[in-house]
Order: sequence, then C-alpha cells, then structure tokens
Amino acid sequence: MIDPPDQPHTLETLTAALRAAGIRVTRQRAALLRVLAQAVDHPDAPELQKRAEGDVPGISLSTVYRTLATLEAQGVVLRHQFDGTSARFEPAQSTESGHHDHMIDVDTSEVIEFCSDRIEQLQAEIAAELGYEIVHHRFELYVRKARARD
Amino acid sequence: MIDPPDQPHTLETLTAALRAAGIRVTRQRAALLRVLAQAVDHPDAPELQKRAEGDVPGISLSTVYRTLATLEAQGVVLRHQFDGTSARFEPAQSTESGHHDHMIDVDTSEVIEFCSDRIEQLQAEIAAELGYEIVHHRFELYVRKARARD
DNA sequence: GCTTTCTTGCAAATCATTCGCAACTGGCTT
DNA sequence: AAGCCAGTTGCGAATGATTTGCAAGAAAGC
Repeated sequence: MIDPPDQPHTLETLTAALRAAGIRVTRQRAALLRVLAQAVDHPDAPELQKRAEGDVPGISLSTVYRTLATLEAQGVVLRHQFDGTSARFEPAQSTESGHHDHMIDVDTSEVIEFCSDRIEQLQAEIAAELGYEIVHHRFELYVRKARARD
Repeated sequence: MIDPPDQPHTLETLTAALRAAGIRVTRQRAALLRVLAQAVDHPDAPELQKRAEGDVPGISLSTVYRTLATLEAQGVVLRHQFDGTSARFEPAQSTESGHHDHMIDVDTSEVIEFCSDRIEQLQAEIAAELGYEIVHHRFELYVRKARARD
C-alpha cells in the first residue's frame, strides 16, 4: 500500500511511488493512470480500455483488468461493484478529501457521490455494539430523481 | 407483488397467494418455499438445491435459480449479493418485523443481521437533500470479531 | 379425466473476469 | 549505450455463477 503523499499525487509522484513499490510503469499502466486521473465519472474496464486506446492503441482488456487489480492492491484505485453492472473504478485520490459513498440513479446509471460523517460514525457504533470491528463497508443508495411535488 | 397478509405467511397462505398470482405451486417450488422458510441462515442457490433434494430428489439447479427469480419478483424472497460470493437468499417474511441490514464476518462468511432506524432515517434525508427518492439501498458491513482488548 | 399452459431438466450459452503461455520490455547493471 | 531478466503484455482459452432454448412433463381449470 502506497503511503499518502505530502502533496496530492501527481502522475509523477504516483509513478515514482509505484516504481518504488517494485511495479514497473509501463506504457499501458501510465495510460491507465492518466485516464483514471482524468475521469470524473466511474468507468468500467471496457470504458477505461477505450479511453486508454488513445495513448496505447491495442491495449488489451486483460491488461486493463490486471492493471486495475494491481492498482487496487496498491491502494491507488477503488473498485465498486454496484448492482447488476460490471465493476466500476475510481482513483483513490478522489477519496483523500474524506471517504464518500455512492448513490446510483437507477434510471440513468449515473453515480452520485456523497459524504456523511454520521453514517461513518453510526456504523462503527453498530459494529462495536455487536463485538465486531469494521474491515470495510458498502453503502449504496439506489435512487430516482424525486418528482417535483405537485 | 403479493400483498402483505393479515397474519404472517404460512406455507398455506403463501401458496394460495402464489396460485392467485397465476403461479403454479409445483413440487419443486413448494420444497423451496419450505426450505427457505426453515432457513435461519442465508443460503445460496446450490445450498438451497441440496436442502430441497430431500423433498424433490433431482431438482435441478436451473429450477432453483428460476424459482428464486420468480419468488423474488413476487416479493417473497430477497436476494443479497455480498462481495465475492454467489447470491444468497432469505425469505422476505423475516423482514416483516422491520427492515434489517447485514454484517458479513470476513473470516467466516457468517451473516449477521442488524436493524438501525437511524440509518434508515439518515439515508432518506441524504437522498431527499440531493433531490432523489430511494428505490432501495444496500448497507453492508464487512467485519471481523473484535480482539478482546489487551 | 383431459387439455392447455406453465414448468422442469438438461445441456449449451452468457458475461464479466481471470489465467496460461510465449513474446516483449522496463529499468537496473556494467 | 548495450545487456540482462524478472515483471508484463496480448492472445485465446478457462472460469464460475447465472440464464436460456427446447422437448418432455405436470399443475389446475373444464
């Protein structure tokens, strides 16, 4: 797991950190890092492949999956498995400003991020009360745009 | 969707309700209903098949899956897709006494149910605040038994 | 009891993801 | 700058849970 940097990860600090972790920064990995850093949404593997093709024509889907697994293991990306869709990924750096959870618009599949300290607190209490400690959690709201009230 | 009964569903009221909904209560479906009603855990499809074999030797896995899909559509069972495991099922009737969420012991895969009104309330607020209404949600805590403190 | 329609069991198909393997390439070494 | 070599890639095949096509079988109404 790569240590949190003093400054937000840039592509440079990040590749350096990866190299330091004994992970080669190949063209395909660099491309995926860039594509992930630029993503404002939550793309899945085929979508990331498509976006990386600009940098590395012919990058294979297996490489995308393998790289994502590697980056996930390094704590650089987060994998989300929302209901009924393939896995979606986001850079962990977007989490640095605090943990967030997700709302999924069931009509559009759009993903909306939100934070709630109270949820975080509440779940820790619940676990503690039952004699457990939290390893990780999953909190997803499947939602639909509220109808303007009549 | 089958209406909530005046009394808790028995196998009888349930099969009657299903028949009324135009769904034939075959031997395999009856067996699965019974097995689900008796389950205190959260079995997956192959496990349900195994348990139903007592009543219906040779019941096929596809039938189990198909039946579970049918019962889910009727609101009779709930399907849970926890991380890294196959889907697990539970009778919806165990939800009648109020909604519950799940803690999954990452060491044992054991599923522990818990209720929290505050969570329910909180998530409704969060969604409303962002202009959405909740269709359903997913709240799972992946936990580990707390080490007795030294 | 008979018929119609819904169900079943089987095997084959899906679908996202992973894996084996031979060819290739970062990046340290000299 | 050239070489080495373990870590990586691309390909295609394998995986594993779940779904589906189809012909044979069985609920429930008549």
